[in-house]
Amino acid sequence: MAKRPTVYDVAERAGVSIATVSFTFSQPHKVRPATREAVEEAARALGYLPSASARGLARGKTGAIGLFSFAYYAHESGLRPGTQTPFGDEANEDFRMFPLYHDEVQRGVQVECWRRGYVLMVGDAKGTTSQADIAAIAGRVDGLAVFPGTLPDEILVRISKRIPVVELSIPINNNGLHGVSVDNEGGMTALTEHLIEIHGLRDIAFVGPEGFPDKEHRFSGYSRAMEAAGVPVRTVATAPEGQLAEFAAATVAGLASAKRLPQAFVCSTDEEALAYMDALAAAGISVPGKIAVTGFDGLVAGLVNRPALTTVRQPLVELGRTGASILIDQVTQPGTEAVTRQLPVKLMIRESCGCQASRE
Amino acid sequence: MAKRPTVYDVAERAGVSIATVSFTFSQPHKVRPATREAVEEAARALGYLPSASARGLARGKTGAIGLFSFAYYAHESGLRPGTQTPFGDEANEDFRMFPLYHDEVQRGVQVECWRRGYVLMVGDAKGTTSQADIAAIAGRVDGLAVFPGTLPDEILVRISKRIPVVELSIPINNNGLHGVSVDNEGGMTALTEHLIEIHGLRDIAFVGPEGFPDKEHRFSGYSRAMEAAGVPVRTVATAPEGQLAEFAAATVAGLASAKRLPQAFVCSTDEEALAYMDALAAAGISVPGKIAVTGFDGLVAGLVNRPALTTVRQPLVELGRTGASILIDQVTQPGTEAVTRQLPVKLMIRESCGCQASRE
DNA sequence: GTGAAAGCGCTAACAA
DNA sequence: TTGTTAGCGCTTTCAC
Repeated sequence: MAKRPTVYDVAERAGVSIATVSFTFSQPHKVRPATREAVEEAARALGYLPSASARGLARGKTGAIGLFSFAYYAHESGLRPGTQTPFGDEANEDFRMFPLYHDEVQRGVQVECWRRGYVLMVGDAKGTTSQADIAAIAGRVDGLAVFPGTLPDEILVRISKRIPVVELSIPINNNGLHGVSVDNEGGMTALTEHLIEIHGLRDIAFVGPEGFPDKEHRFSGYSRAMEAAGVPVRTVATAPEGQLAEFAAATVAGLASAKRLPQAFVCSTDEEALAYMDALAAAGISVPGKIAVTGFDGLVAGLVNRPALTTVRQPLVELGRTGASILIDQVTQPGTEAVTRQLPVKLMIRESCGCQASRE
Repeated sequence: MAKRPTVYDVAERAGVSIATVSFTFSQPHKVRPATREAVEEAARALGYLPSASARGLARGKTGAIGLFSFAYYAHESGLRPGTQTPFGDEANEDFRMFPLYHDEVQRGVQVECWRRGYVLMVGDAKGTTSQADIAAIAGRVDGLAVFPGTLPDEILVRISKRIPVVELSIPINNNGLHGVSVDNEGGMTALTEHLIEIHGLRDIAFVGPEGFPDKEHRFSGYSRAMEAAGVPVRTVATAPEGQLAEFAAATVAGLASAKRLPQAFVCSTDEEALAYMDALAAAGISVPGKIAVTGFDGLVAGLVNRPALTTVRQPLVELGRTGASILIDQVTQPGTEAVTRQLPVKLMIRESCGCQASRE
């Protein structure tokens, strides 16, 4: 790796000043053709690549947007240097999860950045989010997108003092950051109404973990429909991430033996719904024959599942795009107020609620 | 957005020199506790975020790895500003494709970068890959990973003069760049042998598009098995990307009406295989009853398909990880020779070859 | 149209 | 242990 040629090298070879070289790249038409050609030829010959660091320093902008994402395998015990990532059945066993929520949102962010001429810098939100890690990203970008809960609020607020920060899928905006959310409440109400009105169910249990930011809105959407129909609300707790399957199995077993199974499990996410369907299947309880199960998110996994999962689909790609868009707008012309946007959701009636499969 | 505080501000507030501030962040233990605390307190109070540009400039390294990826929706006509990305059934219709090849590889790159303390910069390979776009990424990173065919060879070679470049899944290394590939030939031989030996097939057609870099190796793997068995090689051309479905339908129709259907279509990718299975289904030809179909790649889509696709699974995540790893090694201690690595593949016997479904 | 020169914010010798 | 002082490569007035 030879030393990277700089503007000075190009300038010297072209017989002009560095200012002219810089100018040639930024305002090609404002430079005499002969000069321009000389510069371009020199740059080509030297294999000149402008340094983004230097440019960023001089301009005070980096032209990059940052996203804190998740490193799936990265933190698992097995992933030491030299360790192989599983790639046979083992890897595909995860097919339910990929592409999942964050993948789709990330794609949206990616797309919008590119469309608007920014590059995307992806950082890891799940690792040791030390001061240094955060700085590594935050100091490198003109705007930052984060998933709720990935970074402590205090840090986000601090970063937002310097560059715009948008929270992806944050329900309420309580901290002055920009945010994009979806209509969690409305979606869940519509879904619950479907169960009540079309299927005539009354004993409908809401399944959701504590501490999940979207949960409360989904729960209140469910509650609203239940109350409107005059039927009592009922909840079932869920396990923390990672023990979903075991917990669902235990819950189903307990409810079944106590003969207290509801007519439907309205789960706060697709992932949960899938886990409960597994648990029910294992217990020999038919879905939707004996009990209905619904999800929320609209992941592909629910679509390929049998019975196909009735759920509420979030516009995930759009969520990412909107987030990036807000960010770039703010970079371009900083506003003083927090921008908040709510996106619509779509009710996806499939099989697990008891409806017949359509063409899907 | 207030002006970002700099080392100078922190130094002043802490009553030390800028060097001490810098030092406090890089070698905290080499600074007197009292001093360190003063600096940290000042930094916190000021909301100081070090500028990666300045740091990169001074150090001559950016701490970032670049990847040219694909912007799926980004180039479609409908994606103008303000246009909504589809998110209902329309979006999920693509479920066969996501996560696809590049997603998984990208995940691998991402993971390895994070593991080794680098951030990932994702650029768009499909757009107008102008000089400027390339520079935007190349000038910003310490190493670059690319998918074959995304950037002109000439440009890659030029970039590689300055920073290490690795080609992901490139079969042969003919240009001096680093590369990671998989055992395309061996995998295809094993698959073809399975068809010949286990299923007793003899009229096996190879399906593959022209110009696809891995194709020739897969084809020769197929050929080797065919020749070893003493049966004649037979090929079927495929359409360029985007018209796969139509082309497959036409091919199947043509072959069927001429009564020249082979006993098996050995496709060079899963995507092709899926398209052919669709075409066969539409023509009322049973798979694997009447004809076997196999793929190559091991995408999730093949697993959820019915019949499940018999294929060769590539270690995609590992491919990305290995690529990033090579890059980072080179950044750390530049070598003089091109590093090439070949990864093993796995034969995934499922249903579309005529085998019984296992527990999958 | 082109050049000179002053930074942009940080790091890394080298001194002290 | 901490401060001084050069740069790192590029952009951007401001003159010429």
